[in-house]
Amino acid sequence: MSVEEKDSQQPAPKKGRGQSGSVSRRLILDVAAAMFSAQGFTETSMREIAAKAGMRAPSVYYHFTSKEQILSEILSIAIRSTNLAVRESVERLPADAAPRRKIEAAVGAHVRSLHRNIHYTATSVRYQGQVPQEVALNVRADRETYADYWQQLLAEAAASGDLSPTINRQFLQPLILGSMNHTINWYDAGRGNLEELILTVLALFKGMWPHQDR
Amino acid sequence: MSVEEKDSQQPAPKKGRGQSGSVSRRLILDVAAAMFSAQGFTETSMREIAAKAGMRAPSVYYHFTSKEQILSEILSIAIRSTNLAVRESVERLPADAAPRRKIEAAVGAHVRSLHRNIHYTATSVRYQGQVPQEVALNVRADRETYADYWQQLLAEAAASGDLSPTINRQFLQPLILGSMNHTINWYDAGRGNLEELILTVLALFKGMWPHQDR
Amino acid sequence: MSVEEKDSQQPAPKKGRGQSGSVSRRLILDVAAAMFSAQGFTETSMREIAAKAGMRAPSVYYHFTSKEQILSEILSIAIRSTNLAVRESVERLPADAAPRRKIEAAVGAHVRSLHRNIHYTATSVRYQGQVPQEVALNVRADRETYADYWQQLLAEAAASGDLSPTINRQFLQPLILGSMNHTINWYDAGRGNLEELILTVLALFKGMWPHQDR
Amino acid sequence: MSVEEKDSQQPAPKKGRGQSGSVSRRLILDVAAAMFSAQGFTETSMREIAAKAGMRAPSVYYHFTSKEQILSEILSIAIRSTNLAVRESVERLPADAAPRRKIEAAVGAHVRSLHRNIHYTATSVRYQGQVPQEVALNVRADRETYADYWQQLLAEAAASGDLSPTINRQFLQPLILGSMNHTINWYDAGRGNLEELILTVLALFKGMWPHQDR
DNA sequence: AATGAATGAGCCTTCATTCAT
DNA sequence: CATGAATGAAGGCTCATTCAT
Repeated sequence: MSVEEKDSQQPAPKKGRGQSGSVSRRLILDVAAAMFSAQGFTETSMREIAAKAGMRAPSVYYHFTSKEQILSEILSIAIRSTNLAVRESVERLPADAAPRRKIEAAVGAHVRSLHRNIHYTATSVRYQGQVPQEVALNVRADRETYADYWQQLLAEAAASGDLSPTINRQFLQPLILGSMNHTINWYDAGRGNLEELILTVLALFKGMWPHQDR
Repeated sequence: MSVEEKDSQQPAPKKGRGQSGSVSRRLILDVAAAMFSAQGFTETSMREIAAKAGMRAPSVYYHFTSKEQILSEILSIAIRSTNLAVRESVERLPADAAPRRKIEAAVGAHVRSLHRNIHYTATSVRYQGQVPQEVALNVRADRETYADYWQQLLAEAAASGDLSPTINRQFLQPLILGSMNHTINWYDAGRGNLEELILTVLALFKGMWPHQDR
Repeated sequence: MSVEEKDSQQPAPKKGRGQSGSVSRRLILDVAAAMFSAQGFTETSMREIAAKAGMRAPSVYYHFTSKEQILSEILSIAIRSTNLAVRESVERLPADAAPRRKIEAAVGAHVRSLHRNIHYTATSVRYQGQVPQEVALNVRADRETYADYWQQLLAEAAASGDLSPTINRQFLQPLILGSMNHTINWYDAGRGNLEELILTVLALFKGMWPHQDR
Repeated sequence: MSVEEKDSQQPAPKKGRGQSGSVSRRLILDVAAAMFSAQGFTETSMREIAAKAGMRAPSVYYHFTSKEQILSEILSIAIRSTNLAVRESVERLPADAAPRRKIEAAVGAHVRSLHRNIHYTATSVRYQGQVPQEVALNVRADRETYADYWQQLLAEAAASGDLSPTINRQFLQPLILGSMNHTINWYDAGRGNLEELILTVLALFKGMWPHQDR
């Protein structure tokens, strides 16, 4: 339920606290992410979050200035952790790996990250562009950074000839990411095999590559 | 913004004040669908809906018994109209058309229906499985009918050998539909060409078909 | 459910109508009395009354100018019919009957009237002095007329020596009437014998009469 | 206006703002009892209750979960306090007191309790069996306990021969209690003498006792 | 770090009533 | 006589948030 993200961009509440805020802080985020993804943001009350975190509503305000800040942080964590996982997975390939292989690695890492931090990422996917103004501003930069990385991968593939020229590149990235993101709505980790899901996605997407292999 | 759906369960009124009648009813649905898809269900108040429909909140209750009933009806209309459009498009093919052609026709019709009734369908997609209990019950039947139709198309394709055997059929339908549905989150009708979007989807999905054509 | 009261003090709605207003009018009163006594005045809506009377709410306004007028008329009918029944029963005695016998006759008639027109009288008892200002004014006169009649019976009994002098006459009338009126809260016509109830009341009240008989 | 009842199911708060604590709770009950008995339950709004208690409506919900819970608690307090007062008064008699004396003591205690906590008991009497389902369930047990106690007193009197055999015992208890309860509708503490009211009640009810004394 | 108590804002809904037809 | 449609008023209740302790 928790996430590997370590640093928090909020200034530490009061007294110097080494790394990232109290345990309560992370607990609140975890609890809130679980509830936001299950019931929605507005449908989850601060009292409910507090109760599940073992405290009363006013206590939450010691750690966060508002409900929206909680959402904002969840979204950031979701996007950043996926961003990080995808980059690491691509960089783990040999330096001269084919662009196609890089994209396939990215697909795998993206799906895996999605379902590893399901509460965070589900919240993130659900609230794409529907969040309150203020939250949107905080998160937009992270989203764009991630989108840019994919655009870069696709550009490399196009340049190398790996990418089929019959495909409209303007539509490609949202289609691919959207397709994967949507799996949070139906893929049940308890009843399926995640690696097989990834293989299916890759098989379905074979249309991207003009030079059929195998 | 409106939809081709005809029947309503209210007995058709005669001739109200001015020229109203069931016109108010449809107007409320249109307005509500637009707001639900843009801001969300809970974030939209009955007062707002009423205001945009040119009346006061209590008047809405003359036509609908609750806010949830409005949502329920929007979801039904969305699903039924897409269902209808897809079936018609498939049935318009020659009786002996290849299963693959049927699926391609279905993809086109689904995407077109999605973006033709964007407010209704966006509401529907956004609230997949997150709607209040009571609403879910009303809509479940329609959703299942539609899902069954796709399963049937895929089964035919598998039987005829059109469908690649390397693809996990359990994951196929949600992946395809999810990918298309997700386009409502990013495809902007004002700035793109819908038919080209469809072609891109079909191209991306070529992995489905083992016998590469062209 | 209906009542023997014939004349209504409301001016006949529009066109001359012989005696008392339409059948609908009486039907509405009957239905309203039943609901007021069962659920209370505020808890009964005009829509409910209309529905049980086989019409829609606005139609009720053809017969009555407001919900309060309906209540007002029910209360009047209840009090007047009991008043009438009690007087008739006393006057049916021989002219020289003992005051005690008159009071006993009045007790019997009061209880009988109470339970014959139970919906009307129950409404009346329940809303003793709790009705909206305007309604109270309309009904006060009727109530006082009836109370005066009992005071007169008691005065006669006191004058004749029938009434025990050890009883505070100031408290007697409300105690007697209250005791009888309260029976509408518990006496179930379907499961008891009304005449026996009356006998029990008379037996309980024997304390009134100092000269024990039988 | 207040009542001797002590326990509340809320955990006793520590020390609120100023000197509140459970004080607000009791204040709300007192205020609500006064308004319910004067205007009725439905006719009293939470906003009114709050205003008379010196707060705003939402604050009331900190102490009670619903308007009905307030009613429920008022009814419980009314019935329990009367129950307690009556029992104590009977138990204060010599152990070998005649059943008749016990009943007379009970009558006195009941009437005194009724008019001592007039707002609570008036609410209770007014809403005999007309309260919302959920409230009825909470209070039924208390009511039955009290009714049973009276039945027991009457049974003792019957067994000892104190009670007149010509009186239908099935009707006796509701007649007696109803008569006393009804006094809340007309007896004005400011203008009468409560002990004299009790004596009048006892005198009126002499019919119960076949062996006339004094 | 936490919380008891309170509150402004606002929401969904119901209701008595109106009015043109 | 009756009603379809609409509305001002108000009601019960929830919520995010505050603040003194």
